[in-house]
Amino acid sequence: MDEVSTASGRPPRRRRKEARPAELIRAGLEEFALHGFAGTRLEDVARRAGVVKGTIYRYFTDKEALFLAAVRLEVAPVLSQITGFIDTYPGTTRDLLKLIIETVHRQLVNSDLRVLIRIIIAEGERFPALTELYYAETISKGRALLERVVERGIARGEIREGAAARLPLVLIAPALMAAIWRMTFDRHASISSEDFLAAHIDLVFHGVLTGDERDWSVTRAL
Amino acid sequence: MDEVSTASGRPPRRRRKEARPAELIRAGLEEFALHGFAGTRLEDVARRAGVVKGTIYRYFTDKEALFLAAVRLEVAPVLSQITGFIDTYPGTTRDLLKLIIETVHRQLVNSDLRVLIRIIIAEGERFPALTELYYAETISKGRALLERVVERGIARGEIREGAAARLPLVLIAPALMAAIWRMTFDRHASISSEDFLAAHIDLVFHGVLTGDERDWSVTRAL
Amino acid sequence: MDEVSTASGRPPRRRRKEARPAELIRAGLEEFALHGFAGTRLEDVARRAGVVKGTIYRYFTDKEALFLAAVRLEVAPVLSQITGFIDTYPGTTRDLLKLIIETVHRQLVNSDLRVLIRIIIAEGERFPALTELYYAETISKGRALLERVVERGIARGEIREGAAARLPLVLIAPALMAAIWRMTFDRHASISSEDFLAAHIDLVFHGVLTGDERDWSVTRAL
Amino acid sequence: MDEVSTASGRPPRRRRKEARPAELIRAGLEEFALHGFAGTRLEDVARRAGVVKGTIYRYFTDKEALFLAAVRLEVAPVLSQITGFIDTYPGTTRDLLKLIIETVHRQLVNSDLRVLIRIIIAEGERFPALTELYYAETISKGRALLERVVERGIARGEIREGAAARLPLVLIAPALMAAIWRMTFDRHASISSEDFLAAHIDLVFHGVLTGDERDWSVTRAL
DNA sequence: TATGAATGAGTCTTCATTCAT
DNA sequence: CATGAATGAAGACTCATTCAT
Repeated sequence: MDEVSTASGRPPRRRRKEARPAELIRAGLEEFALHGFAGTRLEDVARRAGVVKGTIYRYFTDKEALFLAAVRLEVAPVLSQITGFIDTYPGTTRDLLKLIIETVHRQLVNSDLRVLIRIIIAEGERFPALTELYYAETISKGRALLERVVERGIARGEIREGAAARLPLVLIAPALMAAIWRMTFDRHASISSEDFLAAHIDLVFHGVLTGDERDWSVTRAL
Repeated sequence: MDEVSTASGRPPRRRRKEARPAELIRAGLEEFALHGFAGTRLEDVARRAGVVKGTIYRYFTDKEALFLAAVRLEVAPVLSQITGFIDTYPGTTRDLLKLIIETVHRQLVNSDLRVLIRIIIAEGERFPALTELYYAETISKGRALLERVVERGIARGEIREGAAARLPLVLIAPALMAAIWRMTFDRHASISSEDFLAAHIDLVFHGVLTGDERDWSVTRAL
Repeated sequence: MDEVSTASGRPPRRRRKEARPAELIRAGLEEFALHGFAGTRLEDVARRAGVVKGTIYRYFTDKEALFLAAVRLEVAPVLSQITGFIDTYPGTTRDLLKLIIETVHRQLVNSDLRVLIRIIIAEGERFPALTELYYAETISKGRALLERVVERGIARGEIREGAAARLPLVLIAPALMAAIWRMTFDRHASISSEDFLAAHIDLVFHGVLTGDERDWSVTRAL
Repeated sequence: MDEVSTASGRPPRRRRKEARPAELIRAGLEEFALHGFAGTRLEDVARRAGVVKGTIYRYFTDKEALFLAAVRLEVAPVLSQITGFIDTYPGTTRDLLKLIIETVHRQLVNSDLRVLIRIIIAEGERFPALTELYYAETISKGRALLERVVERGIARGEIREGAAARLPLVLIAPALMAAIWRMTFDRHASISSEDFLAAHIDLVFHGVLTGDERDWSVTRAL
């Protein structure tokens, strides 16, 4: 289990003041995502981090403190990437949108961050402060970002005004579905990341109706 | 809280033995949705059902049995409605799709069933049998249903072939987002059901690009 | 251990809603007196009361609640006795004083109440509310009572004015000493209750000086 | 807090190795007196002494060793003073007694030693060796000392024979009461040291009865 | 020698489950 | 059948003690 071990068979104590909290947080995040707050045993978190239960209490006052620290740490890495190229993007809004959607799939859906979604959904009721934090730090910024993209698209005549444009959030709904699918039904019916991404982009770009079926007058009224 | 009450203020010992399990199941579903499996106390479930903790064990062997019973009971009412009109629908696929989306919003997003989604997401890892059950009973049928609609639309020239059509699941992704939003961020930033529904339909019908920006050759390659 | 037992060797569960709290309180008082608040294990309290640890929590929210309940229960039985005959006592103040001292020795020093003294002394710092309660309920009343006796004695010319009469508390100091001695050094150097009582009365009545040595002028100045 | 301090705000690593154990002992005594043996945290003792928890183990094998060392250290300074003048005292036994009582109040009741009393009372049951030590080192010597004084008084016709003279311990009972009062009820009802001392001396010298009420025949029979 | 991170045994507390009434 | 007191197995948390630095 350890690369270093003593003759007594028990791994030697390690002193890693700086590294510990981060290791514990990561271990905690994984356990919390798997079992929820109430269902997670600190013993398991400790084992996963390679320490003993009591050690956790050197760094966190209690289970909740660890939980909050874990969830908070993972805030906003996705957004920071996207925010970077949003304003200076030289190409079409179409391409920008595609880039954003791809980034979201790569950074959120297909990464460990996915578990954050589960935690927020599962524990939001018990930790309102958590959802608030998340809304303020991540979601609201993400919404603003999407709104800027849509505005830009409309201004440039690349994006159509309408109900969807008025709630740009829905533009990433398929990514949310992909993340959830991966955590739930994927083992029973696997869907590849590529298929999800392609369907996502296709839907967002064109919808599914053929040109003939489009009834703009009705739709616009929605 | 009860339609019947005595002068003593305490509800009378109820004699509707048949109703008991259903009451417990409903109470259980609500608590499980709120606090998750591990976080739910049977004491609370019992109180919510107006009985005493021990009574639960008359009807369910243990906590897990209640949990599974609760989750199972709520399966598939949405689908049964939809399945009804799917094959005989006389109108356009466009209108059928609209009808389906509206039904999903009404029956799933804006009803108590929404909590099921939370349970599946939160507890899926711990109860693989649950997700399996759900996949078999509901999701796979829903997928099949959507596929039939899409096939019909393609056959009638009303739905465009493409990546989205190949993964019809994404057509209801905005509804999933709406349900989750309602359970998490709605208290911080409320979004009306109507807006979500309108954006959903709009997106699914047309996507957000203007006609000029559509580059079919590229999209089709996805 | 139990007069009733099952074939399985484990004592049957007993349902004693009314008796339980009192049994737990008594058991708690004994353990707390022996080991202090921090040093007492609820496991031991439970065993002493013939139940299991968890049962305590049906009646008390936590260890502290049990502790406070235990200490509070034992308030003031001594005083109620004494207060009874104080005002109507027909004899001399000398005899009344003797009666009071004897009662205190019998009811406080030579009874289980002695342990209360230990608890108050040992835990007073940690539970200021406790000493306050005790002062209000018992000590202040005891002081008032002694003061009334002394006043009566002075009025009747039976008790001498002076520093001791101005602080009647000291009249029972030897009883306090006896109680403490019993709990500490008695095992190393036993002193009989009778000897303590006799010395107490003798001291309070006459002091130890002979008539010749009394220097009233000096003493009165104190 | 420290007479020496550095610019960094943290006290300099002290080099007075000899003083360390004494500082720890004093810190320990204070904490033990406040919270009892079980209730005392070595962390607090260490902080009070300005060191770190682990440092304690350089000087004491474990918590109990520190406790015993702390309690032992404070033994007998009172007695040594008194023993000094006891045999050579030139004045009356009355004055000698007064001197002794005043010394006890000054050295025991009104000094830090008072806390020792609390420790003995609180922890005596758990540390029989402690009470034994105390009895042997202090109490028995104190008793012997008081007995010598009384004998001297009787021999010189200054002290009256009787029950109190046969248990000279009671002559300092009021001092014990004063010490305990200071630690418990003083915050609720303060009594000055002077009042306690005066009442003590007055009681020991004369008792509280007037000459008329003295019934020597009865008292002597006690 | 002093530090303070890490350990692990011990205790409080919770709660699913059982069972006498 | 229903009740709710009692049980006992966890699990959170504390803290005396150890040990690498």
